[in-house]
Amino acid sequence: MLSTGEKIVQASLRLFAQKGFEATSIRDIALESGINSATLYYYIKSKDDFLISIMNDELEGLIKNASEIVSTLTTPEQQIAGLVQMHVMAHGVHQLSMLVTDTEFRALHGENKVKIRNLRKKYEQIWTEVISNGEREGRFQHVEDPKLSTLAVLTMCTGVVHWYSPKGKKSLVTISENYTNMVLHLLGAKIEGKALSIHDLNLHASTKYYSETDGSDEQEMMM
Amino acid sequence: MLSTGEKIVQASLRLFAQKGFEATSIRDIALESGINSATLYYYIKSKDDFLISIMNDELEGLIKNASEIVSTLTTPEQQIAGLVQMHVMAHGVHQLSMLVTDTEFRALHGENKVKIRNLRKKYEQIWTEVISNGEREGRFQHVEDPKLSTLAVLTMCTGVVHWYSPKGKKSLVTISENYTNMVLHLLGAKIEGKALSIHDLNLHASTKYYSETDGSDEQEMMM
DNA sequence: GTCTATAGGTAGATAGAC
DNA sequence: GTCTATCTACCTATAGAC
Repeated sequence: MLSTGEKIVQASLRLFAQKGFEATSIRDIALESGINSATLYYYIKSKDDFLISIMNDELEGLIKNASEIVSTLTTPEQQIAGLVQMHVMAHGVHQLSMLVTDTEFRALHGENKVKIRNLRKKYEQIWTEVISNGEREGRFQHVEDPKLSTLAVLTMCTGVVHWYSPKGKKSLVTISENYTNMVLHLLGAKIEGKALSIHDLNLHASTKYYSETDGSDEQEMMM
Repeated sequence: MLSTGEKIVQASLRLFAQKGFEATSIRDIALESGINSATLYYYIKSKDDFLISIMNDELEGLIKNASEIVSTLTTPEQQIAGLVQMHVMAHGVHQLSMLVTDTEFRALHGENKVKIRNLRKKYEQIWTEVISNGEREGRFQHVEDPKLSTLAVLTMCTGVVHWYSPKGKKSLVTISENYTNMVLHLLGAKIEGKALSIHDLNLHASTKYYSETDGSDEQEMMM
């Protein structure tokens, strides 16, 4: 049995992801949570504040995990593979909150917008450093511009959030491995002159950061 | 000097792209266009209808150009390179309307949502066929699943719309060529066993479909 | 904690004068 | 073509009873 607070969070994520933040009213959330709209304000400070806390939590989680991956693994190949797997897992397991985080930046204003933008930049920076290192060491042979490669790779991996379904034929782990290979090939990671794939790396636990059962009642997709 | 109709279109695109469709009011558009909000309804049928026409026009343009590319060029390598260049150019030159087209799907309802979804599917299908052909003929050696590769590649190229600036250091043509190379590497296009790049293909006129001066007064970005 | 009632503002859209 | 005025509905948020 869910508490009122949990019901509100889940109803909000469902609605924000489906209709968008601006199109979702306080009354929509209350109706979907089975409470009165006035009761909402016992749990949240304001509609805006609620959105910010969702985005802030997810971005801090990504940054924390990415930092750990980069400090734990040693080669740029392993690091980028770890980042891709973690990122894709996050977007499948926390699908609704990641979708909101990725698509509602425009709904922010003032200092909150600045704060969230800085978190996004910080996360992106971690990826750029890994790609830059790989390029500088000659291990990523197809990188023309680390900044551009970062944007391409990150956007590509984020896209999973728009179509992934836990009911689909492919498991999230399978998808994350496929994406890891695509990224390694895009960057031009090589092993003895030949294209390197995920199974050439000694990686374990792609599910370490986001387990597939973790947020399973958060879900249900649209489109 | 712009006509009232043109002023409305440009003001709307600017606002929809910056604040989002739902957050933009009829009065916002009127103010930005320098007219009264009632006057707007002499030009548009409804706010919803206006959004649909924007999305419809851009998607039909993409489909038309993609079809021409596929029927004009012969190898899967040339075809995918042509598609990537055209797609990236479109997202840079028609930046505001493409951004709206890419991000406001959730604002649609009923039969309009179905219609736009079908156009998106049709466009995606063209890409999938090219990638499937390349995979089947053994020319794209890293494709594990054509559907997944399509989504990855398409999402990646679309992402340019979020950060491209005509004032940036890299020209749109340069960016589109860099993206073309990344896609060729991601898919595993080869020439005599070695990774194939755009300059190995005999392509001309990446600017054929969207010229860089074309929509230059449409622009000015945010974020 | 949860409700009723409502304040105060803005939304999309239309009627009808000029 | 463009305006003023206005309708009806909805918005976020709060006051205050229970």
